Amino acid sequence: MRGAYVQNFPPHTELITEGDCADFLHIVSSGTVELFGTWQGRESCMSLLGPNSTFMVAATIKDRPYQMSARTLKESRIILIPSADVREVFEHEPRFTVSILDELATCYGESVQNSKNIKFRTSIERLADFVFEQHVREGCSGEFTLDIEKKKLASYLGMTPENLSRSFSALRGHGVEISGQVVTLSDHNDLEVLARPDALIDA
Amino acid sequence: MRGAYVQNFPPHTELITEGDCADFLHIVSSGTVELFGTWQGRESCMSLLGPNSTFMVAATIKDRPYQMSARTLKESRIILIPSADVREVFEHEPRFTVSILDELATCYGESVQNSKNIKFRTSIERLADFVFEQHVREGCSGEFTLDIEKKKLASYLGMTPENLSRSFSALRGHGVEISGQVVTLSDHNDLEVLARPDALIDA
DNA sequence: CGGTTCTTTGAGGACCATCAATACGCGTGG
DNA sequence: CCACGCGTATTGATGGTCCTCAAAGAACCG
Repeated sequence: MRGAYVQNFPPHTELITEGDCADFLHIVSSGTVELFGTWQGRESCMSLLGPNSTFMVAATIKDRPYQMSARTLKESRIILIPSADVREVFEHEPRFTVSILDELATCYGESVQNSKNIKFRTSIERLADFVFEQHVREGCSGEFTLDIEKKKLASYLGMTPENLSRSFSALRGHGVEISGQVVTLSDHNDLEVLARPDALIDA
Repeated sequence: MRGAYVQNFPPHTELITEGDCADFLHIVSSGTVELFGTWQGRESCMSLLGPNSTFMVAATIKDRPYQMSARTLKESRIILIPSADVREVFEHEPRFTVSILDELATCYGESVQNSKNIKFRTSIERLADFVFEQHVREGCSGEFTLDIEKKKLASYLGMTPENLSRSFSALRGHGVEISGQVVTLSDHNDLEVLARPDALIDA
C-alpha cells in the first residue's frame, strides 16, 4: 500500500472517464461519487456511492479499461491505490484477496438488483420503491430529505426528469408529498403495496 | 474439493430457486443454463451460460440466498462444489481465490454491460446488436442458427415475444432475414450502424 | 394425428420520451 | 437589496415505443 495516496476533490469533478486504463482502485473516504455510463452522447447514472464504497474493482482486477465514468457529486475524499499494487498484494495477502472478493460480490449483487429493478418495475414503482427504501433507511420518521438533485435521481431510476416529476405527482395519491428536497410520507403501508419490495431485489 | 460432485440434468430442470440457501457453487461442464429472475409471478431471463461458466458465485461467497433462479435449457453436465468448502479453500489456496475473483469480475462486467444495454438502447437496437455480435462470434459467414427459442431470446433482450417478432421484421429493412431458427445477413455494415456496438457495452 | 406450445400478425392502449413553455431557486454583479 | 442570468423543476401537448389482448398459423411431441 506504499504507493497509495489520498486526495480531496471538489464537487462535479470527473475522476474517471469510461475507456481509460484502470490505473487505480478507488475508495470513497467521504463525500458522494456517481458512476455513470455514456453512449452516443447520452449518459445515465448507474450507481451512487457513499463513504466506504470502492469502485472500479473489476477493472483493476482484470487490468482492463473502465466500463463506467465516475465523478464527485459533493466534495469528496478519495483513496487511490495503484492497480498493479493491488494485483501484487493478492500474491502475499490471502485475507486481502478475500476482502476484495467480498466487496466485489456485493457490487455484483447490487448490479443484478438494478437489472431486475429495471426489467420488472415500471418507473412509478421504481420511484415508490426508492422512496420506501430511503424512508426505511432514514428511520421511518415520516419525512426525509433527498440528498441528490432530482435530475440525477431521474437518471438513476432510468427515466427523464419530466417523468420523475409526474411520478411524484402520481405518488400524492399514495400518501407521498414532496416540497423542494423534502419528502413527507403519510401512508407508509400504501407505498409498500405499490413498490412490492422484495428482499431479493432490494437487499 | 473432496465434497464436490458432478451430475447430469435433463433439459428444463430447475437447478436453483431464487431465495434458496447458497449451498453450492455451480460450474457448467456442458450444456446450457439459464439464470432468470422472478417478481410478482413474472419472470425474466437474466443470463445465458455455456460450458465453463460458473454461477451463483456471489451468493456462495457471501453465504446468502440466491438472487436468481437457474434451469437447464439443454441436457447439461454440472459440477457442484459445497459453498462451505469453497469458502474454506480461500484460507489455504490464494491462487484459487484469485481465480474466483477473476471469474466474479467477469460476471460483474457482464451485468454492468447488461444494464447499459437496457438503459441506452431501444429493443430494436438490442436485437440488432445481438444479431451482429452473434454473427461475429460464429465467424461472419453471413448465416447462423439461433440456439435458443425466440421466446427466451425475447425475455433475455427485455421484450415480449410479440415485440421480438416485430423487431425481426423491422430488421428486414437492414439486410436481416430470419426463417425458423436460421438468420441470414446480407448487409453486415448496415446492421453495425444500427447497433452501434461499443467495446465498453458489448465486451 | 390431436393437442400443446411457440410464433406471427393485427388492433388497441399504457407507458414513457420529447418538445416547448413557464415557474422556481440560486448565485452574481450592479 | 434587487435585477439579472443560468440551470433546475414543473406542466402541458404530442408522438413513439412497447405491452396487452386476441386470433390464426406453424412447429413440436406424444
